[in-house]
Amino acid sequence: MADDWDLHAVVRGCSAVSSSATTTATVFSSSNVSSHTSPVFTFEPRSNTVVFGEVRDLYTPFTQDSNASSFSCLNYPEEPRQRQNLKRPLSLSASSGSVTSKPTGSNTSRSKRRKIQHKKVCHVAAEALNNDVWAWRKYGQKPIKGSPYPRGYYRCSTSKGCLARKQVERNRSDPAMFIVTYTAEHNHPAPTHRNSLAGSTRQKSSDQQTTTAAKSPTTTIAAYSTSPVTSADEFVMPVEVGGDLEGDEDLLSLSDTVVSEDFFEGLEEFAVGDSFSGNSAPASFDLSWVVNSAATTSGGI
DNA sequence: CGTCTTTGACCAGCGC
DNA sequence: GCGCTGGTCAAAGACG
Repeated sequence: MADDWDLHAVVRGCSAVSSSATTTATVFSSSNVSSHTSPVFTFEPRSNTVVFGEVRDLYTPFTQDSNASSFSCLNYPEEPRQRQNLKRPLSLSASSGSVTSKPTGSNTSRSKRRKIQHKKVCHVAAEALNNDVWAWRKYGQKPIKGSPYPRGYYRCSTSKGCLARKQVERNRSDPAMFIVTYTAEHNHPAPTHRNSLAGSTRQKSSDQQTTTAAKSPTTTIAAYSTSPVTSADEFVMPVEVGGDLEGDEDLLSLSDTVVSEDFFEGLEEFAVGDSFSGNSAPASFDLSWVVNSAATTSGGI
């Protein structure tokens, strides 16, 4: 593998972001962000199945911390390849919803890939990745054609039955940013703690990265992941729009996406309402874990 | 001991 | 129908 930049290290903390709805809301609607392209955060009604509740759930990860300001998301139904879609109208006939169904034998989800669920693409600053309150387990990494960086595949390790997954890929145009794609939702409340730290803290950051693995110049990521997440809000979310991006990144094109104010309102509502307004806020929405897990996830890294 | 990362192989979707 | 690509599985090793 050429590019071995330890995605897991990054992802482990990922998500995150959050805390203040004000912050997030600001970010989303912020002009300095949108100025690059327009809405950084979009909600497409056409994804008919995306209920706000889901959105909330999906966003929970990123809305946990004030560093949220360093990410942006695009919500849309799973679209493996836009270009392909142009030609071939996603015949999701067999897909919609049947996420749990098992296609064949052990291929629990293989056959379903590229078809099911909605994806949520977020641009997250490296440091923001540390704030992920969810426990993710890396189950694969693949080099992506056209991208110098590999894509890491993670699934929620909190609950075995959780279908939540996320892919983390470094932004080609801006290595400081990561493209995090969330698929499916967590079917459980956020973890209050980790079952075990075993292996979770093995990421001895740069040490291990540069010594053992040390395969790529991008090991700096390790540094990001180990940093105590603090200056994320200093990051500006350079949302790529088309450009040299291809494949999934094309999805970042906001040409036909629409930002719903209602969505923002809703987001803010749930964010605030659920005590996302502060690190210390207790949360009706299981916010307590935020603090705890924050310590385990990002702190453990 | 339990969990996590790494990594090669397998398999299905998709374009040509 | 074929080949490419992406997504997932699973075994092995590592860590606390």
